[in-house]
Amino acid sequence: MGLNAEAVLDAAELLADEEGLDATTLARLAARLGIRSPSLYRHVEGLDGLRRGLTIRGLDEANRRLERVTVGRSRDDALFALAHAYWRFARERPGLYAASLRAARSGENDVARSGEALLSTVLAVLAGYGVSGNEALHAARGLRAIIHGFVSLDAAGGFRLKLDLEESLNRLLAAFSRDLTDRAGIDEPGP
Amino acid sequence: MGLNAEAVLDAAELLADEEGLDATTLARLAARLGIRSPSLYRHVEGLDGLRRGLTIRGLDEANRRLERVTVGRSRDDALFALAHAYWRFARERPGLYAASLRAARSGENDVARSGEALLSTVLAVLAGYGVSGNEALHAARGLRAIIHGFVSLDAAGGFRLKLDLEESLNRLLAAFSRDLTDRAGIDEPGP
DNA sequence: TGGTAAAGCTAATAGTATTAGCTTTAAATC
DNA sequence: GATTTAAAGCTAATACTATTAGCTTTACCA
Repeated sequence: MGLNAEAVLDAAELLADEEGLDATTLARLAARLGIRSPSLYRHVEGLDGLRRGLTIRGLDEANRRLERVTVGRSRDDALFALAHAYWRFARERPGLYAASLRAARSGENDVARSGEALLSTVLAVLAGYGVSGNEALHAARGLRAIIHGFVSLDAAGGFRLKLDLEESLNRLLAAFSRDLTDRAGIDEPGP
Repeated sequence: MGLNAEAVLDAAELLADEEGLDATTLARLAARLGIRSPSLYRHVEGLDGLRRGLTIRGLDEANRRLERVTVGRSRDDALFALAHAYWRFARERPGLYAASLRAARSGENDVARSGEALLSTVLAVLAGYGVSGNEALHAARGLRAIIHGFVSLDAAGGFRLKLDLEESLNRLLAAFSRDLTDRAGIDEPGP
């Protein structure tokens, strides 16, 4: 007795980080909690419900970290801090990170809401560069692609050379930032 | 009778594209081929072997497409063609594309070899910009992150706004190209 | 103290991969 | 043409997985 949805998801986060998201099955989770797997259905809507819960928790944890490191910073300070915080999230919480990548299926409004919160944090950083409107939306897509691409390739073991990874990311961010700065300058010519 | 590994993988490619990589199970594949699932073990080393085969085929198909569109082009012509060809690959062959993303586990030398072939195609395009050495390796990581990030976010349904997707990608590539051009100019000052 | 609802349980069904070992098929050799 | 042999299929069995139905226990509240 004494288990609830929160505790089940807490255990699932741990299991995913320790043994991988694929190994996070209802059977293993139940065994770890000391109950039989059908009992999990009292707390969670089956395997799909468990995954949905982990996705939301992953998105929220990412957003929490990004907000924490960007508050009080702007422009490149905020941009670099945001990218590195996201990278750290993926490395420190591999299972939860993997869960956050699962695409929301139509009808999962709670997942979509957490995703939108994350986007708004990115947009807040970009606003500091003075881009707005469609300009800002294209930039948000670009920044998401850069960060997600770099971090997910790293998480998948895609970077095999010994070459300094941090420098690779910083160069990419610098190129993005420079483009953004130039673009803002063109859009709003000085007085 | 009359089945072999090639035909099994051909059918698996189709199944993955049509019903998704997750739905590509030995049981469903066998049913589609008109045999019982244990018989598949005569042609393929279980589910892991099937997945390994699909990963290699995905990487090779991607590389074939990238080589085809970049031959005879250089710099931005080659860069944009490469990125868009990869994007097209992901959209036209979603299952095979998803299979190509599976990370090679240590000991899978054939998978690693196909991955390296793909990298060398990217490096060939970057060579046209006049970058070399570590500079080129950082750039290759950046370009991979950009393209993989953009395409995989698109494949996962990550871009929900109506804003023109092609323009988002082109802007990102232009920023990358501009940085690369500037960088080459700094490294090798003119006569 | 008794009722009630939550939280657990067992049993059963259905789907998955995998192994062992048998049978058939087809081709090659005598 | 008959016989041997290897490949390619099969069935049966085991061990996972999720899921549902329905029963039992537990804990709390009136």
